[in-house]
Amino acid sequence: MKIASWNVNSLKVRLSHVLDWLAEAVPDVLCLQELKLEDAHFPRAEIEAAGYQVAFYGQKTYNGVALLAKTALEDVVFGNPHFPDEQKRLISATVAGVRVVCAYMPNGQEVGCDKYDYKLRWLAALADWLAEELPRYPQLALCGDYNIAPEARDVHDPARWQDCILVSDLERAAFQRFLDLGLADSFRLFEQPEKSFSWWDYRMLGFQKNQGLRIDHVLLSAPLAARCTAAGIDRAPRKRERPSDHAPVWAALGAD
DNA sequence: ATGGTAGCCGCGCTA
Repeated sequence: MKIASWNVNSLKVRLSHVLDWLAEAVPDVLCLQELKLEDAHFPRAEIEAAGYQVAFYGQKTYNGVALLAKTALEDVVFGNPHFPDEQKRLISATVAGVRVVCAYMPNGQEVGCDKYDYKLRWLAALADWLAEELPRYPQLALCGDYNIAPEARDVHDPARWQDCILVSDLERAAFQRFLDLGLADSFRLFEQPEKSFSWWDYRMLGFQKNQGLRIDHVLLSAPLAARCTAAGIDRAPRKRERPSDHAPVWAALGAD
């Protein structure tokens, strides 16, 4: 079973990239973030024609998340029951016995501002909820755009990013809370190339210079981590014309 | 200290 996650930065603009990637990479589950469209405009027919079932939670202009799966999406939950939120950032479902949580975690904009405070509250509420969900769903994957680079090696230039948004101590402490719940960063279960990133700023030729951050993650509960056979980041879609600023990240699971 | 780009919508906001 292959579980993937991709911030597409507008599903309307990136639909052809998504359909092409589904055909090439053939994930069993794909978590999408930043759809930037209302549910009425979700391209359901096109995705179903590609052989995927869908569950989505969209809004106009900002945010929006979706789950695509080759088999049934069961027990779909929209948002975090413990955190009322107008911003559509979270959708969960069970696929082939795996609880998949797809998250578009807040960016935070700038350390110390109101959006940063919202980010920290949002992350804490998700961890609180997952603490309750994990006993119910021992096989759980938390996938998405975390907007957090967990370690210095996940940042192209740690000195330049010191104390900035996406790497600040409080954000990394929030990430650590997910690990403390027993989740493992699938990417780091395996040897990986140095300077592996999942997001590059559109500006200043960020991708061409590999000035990126690894902020998209597939975290796995212990029973799933034990099944994980490989994990990676697929940079190919980022090289295309009019790409998302994020690359898809993925983890492969063997049988129980 | 600022700007650079992209998507959306509407000429600013968010990332």
